[in-house]
Amino acid sequence: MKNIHIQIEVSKELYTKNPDSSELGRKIISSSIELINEIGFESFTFKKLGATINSPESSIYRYFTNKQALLIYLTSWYWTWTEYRLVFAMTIVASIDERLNKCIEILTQPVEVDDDISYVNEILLSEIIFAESLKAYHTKNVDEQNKIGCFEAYKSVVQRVSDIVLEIQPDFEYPHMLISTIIEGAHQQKYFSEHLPALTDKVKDKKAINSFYTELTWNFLKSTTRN
Amino acid sequence: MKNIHIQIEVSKELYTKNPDSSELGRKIISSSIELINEIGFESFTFKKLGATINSPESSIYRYFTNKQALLIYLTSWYWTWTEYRLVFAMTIVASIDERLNKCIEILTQPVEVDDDISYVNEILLSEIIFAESLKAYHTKNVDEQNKIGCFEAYKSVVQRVSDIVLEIQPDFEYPHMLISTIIEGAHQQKYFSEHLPALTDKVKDKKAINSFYTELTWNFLKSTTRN
DNA sequence: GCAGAAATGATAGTAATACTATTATCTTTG
DNA sequence: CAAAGATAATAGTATTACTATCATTTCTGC
Repeated sequence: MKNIHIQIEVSKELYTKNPDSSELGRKIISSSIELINEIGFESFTFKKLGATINSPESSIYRYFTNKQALLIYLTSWYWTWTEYRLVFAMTIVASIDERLNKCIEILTQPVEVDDDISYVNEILLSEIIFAESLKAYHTKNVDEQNKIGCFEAYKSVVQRVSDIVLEIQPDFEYPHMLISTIIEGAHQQKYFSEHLPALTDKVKDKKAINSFYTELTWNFLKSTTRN
Repeated sequence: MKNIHIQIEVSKELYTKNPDSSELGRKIISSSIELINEIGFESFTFKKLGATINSPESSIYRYFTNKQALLIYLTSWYWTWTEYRLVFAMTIVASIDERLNKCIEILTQPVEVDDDISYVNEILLSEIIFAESLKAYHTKNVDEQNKIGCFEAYKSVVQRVSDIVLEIQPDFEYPHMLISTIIEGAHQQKYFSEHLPALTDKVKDKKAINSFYTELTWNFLKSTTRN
């Protein structure tokens, strides 16, 4: 995957004007990723973003109807890109068990190297996803947004990994529940370790959360196989 | 537990004036529970709440500094009350295994009967907890709020159930991770089943989420015991 | 039953947010 | 080089999230 520039296509429903189509649009994306990381999504406003990129907020509104739409765009970009990462990882891993392990690793650990040469900083973006992505769909407008396809990239990733689970164990009843529990759980455990450590456990190394969910998964799958 | 009126004491840090100490305070709590359920926490404002109880919003501000403080109060009330439920349940269940099962049941299923005669509707409150409680601690002020003890009730519940896990298996490394994964996971799976069903699995009955997390837990604990 | 205190009501006002609208200027591109 | 399209500059509105003031009601001890 190194040095290969992948063009991530984000569904047209997620923006008013495609930010990938102009200099200003790309600046909006790259600067918003930095700014959200710095001050958090709640404090983030289009006015502040405009100030950092020296453009009026009205120009930003031409790309996104509001800041939540921008967050949905970012999460969608992330999940589309993560699906590429998954697909690529599957091509170089032979055994089905190792494939699932690799998937869990990708889903539970923040990105640490920015391979891609583009205006999207994938390390910071993955931080945003871990810390704030639940704010993209925990809103009063979920149902409408879901209807127009705002969350298809995320669903697609869950489906893909669920399929691998089913390949390992075709009669498993809760593949999607398991995978979404792992993804959301890993995000939350990281948040807890940083802000509410009493809700998680002291972790020796960075891989602890990954280990936890990997073990959890295999114990679950192995046991139901035996029955 | 039937017909026993339990006085839930909420920590003084969570309010400006104790809502339990006056008629208006109790009206604020009971009406906010109904209103948040109706319109969701995001659309909920003190102005709207004032309109429904025929009091000016400034009077509500005498009890809570803002709507987020009120949500923290509600979640704290819920977890304090849930700890009573857990303690009570433990007294009538003999075996340690059955105790853990009962805990998981209490943590993963919304409340269905309102036993208590009080101004708090526990059924609606549990709906709020499942749907919105993560908004209580997923904010820019978590750290300060955590410092003054806003989340002690939740932590206490996680600790209590973690202790049961450790009683079953003293060398288990991730009891808190497991319990908070179960609690938050159950909340999210319910949300997904209502709004983003592609992220979960078709569930036959109301107990499906409970069954999933119960199985998950026992498979995890049984297997590490064997090692 | 009444003075004083405390709580509540009524009303007004402010700063920030989340937009929308308009017009001017710059920048492409045919 | 002219027309189209994009962006900048500026202004304005509605709502939210508060704070402040003062009048009125209610409570409480004597």
